Amino acid sequence: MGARRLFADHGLRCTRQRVAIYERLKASMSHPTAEELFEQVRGECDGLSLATVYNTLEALCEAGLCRKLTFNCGCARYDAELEPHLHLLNDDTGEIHDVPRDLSERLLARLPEDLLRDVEERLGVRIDRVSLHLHGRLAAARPPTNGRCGAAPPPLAGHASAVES
Amino acid sequence: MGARRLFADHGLRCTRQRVAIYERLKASMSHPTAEELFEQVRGECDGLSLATVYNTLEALCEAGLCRKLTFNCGCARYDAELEPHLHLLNDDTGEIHDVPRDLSERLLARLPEDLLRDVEERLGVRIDRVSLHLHGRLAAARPPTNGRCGAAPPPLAGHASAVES
DNA sequence: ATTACTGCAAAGGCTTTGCACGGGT
DNA sequence: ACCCGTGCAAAGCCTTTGCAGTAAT
Repeated sequence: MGARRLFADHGLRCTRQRVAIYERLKASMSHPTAEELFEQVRGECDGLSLATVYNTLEALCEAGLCRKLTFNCGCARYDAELEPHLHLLNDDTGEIHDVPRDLSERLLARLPEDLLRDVEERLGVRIDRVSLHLHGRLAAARPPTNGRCGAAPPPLAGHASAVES
Repeated sequence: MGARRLFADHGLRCTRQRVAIYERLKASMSHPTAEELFEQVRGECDGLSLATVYNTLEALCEAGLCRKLTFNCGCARYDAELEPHLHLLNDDTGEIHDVPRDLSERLLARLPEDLLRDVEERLGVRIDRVSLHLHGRLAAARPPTNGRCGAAPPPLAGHASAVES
């Protein structure tokens, strides 16, 4: 669907900046930060302001056209892929990779619902969402990029499924 | 164990401020923020600086005496409970509650390891940690406190296990 | 013609850091 | 006596906001 139409359908004005930002985000596989998007888009859309990138991303999120990913580090990353899927986080670099849809679905389908109910009962709470993140690194691991968004190296468990915070 | 001894064992100098901060954190069930700890501890330890709270918490984390919880919102929360356990996050208020140890363990034990292996294979990655968070609210829900650390109200799924970012 | 969006710059929240002093070892 | 930890203030990073101008509807 063309961005023009898509925006209209979501009550968003269609501006050069928004189109450029959205297209770039949509095309990206790397869950870019606002800063990264800004750097990439400012070339094809000059005079672009970082504030506009933030404002646009907020508008897109609100309209349901993208998601803000706030885990992993100080700076938020954005994702225009709306199908439910899990993320693999590289704690060293801050990178985020998608877990293929089918695997994501199977993983989520096998969360122990009965135990979640137990938690609800025991704590007197209502669980309305469960978030599951995988932390790891590509097998061919490079040293940390040491970018501002990198995190400290994790404790490195014996194998898989060490718990978390 | 006395804080004095504990600190010595971990190569930390034992100062009034550190003891006060650590004891307060240890006694707290609420996973306080640095700011909250500061407000609580400054009474019994005057002249205390917020920077010292941050520095101390970092030292404690590094020494393995507490954990920094960075999910949920802009501001970090800290936890001196080191036994593996899950957290229930209230997205409205930023509050964090512990999931009882036995339930946490059972939940984690039932994560589908075979699928995690599949992910490793398909993506060519090494998963060294999995993080699982429950998002919800106390059954007797109060309206959001609207504190700086609160987050936007979530989409509210039909029931449980809506996926996540 | 309206009014939402943009750009700029300034402010905001949380956290870290530089530096001189004081307290722990 | 050494030097790490403290306090203060300033800076840092990411993000939001105020305002006047511009462009989309």
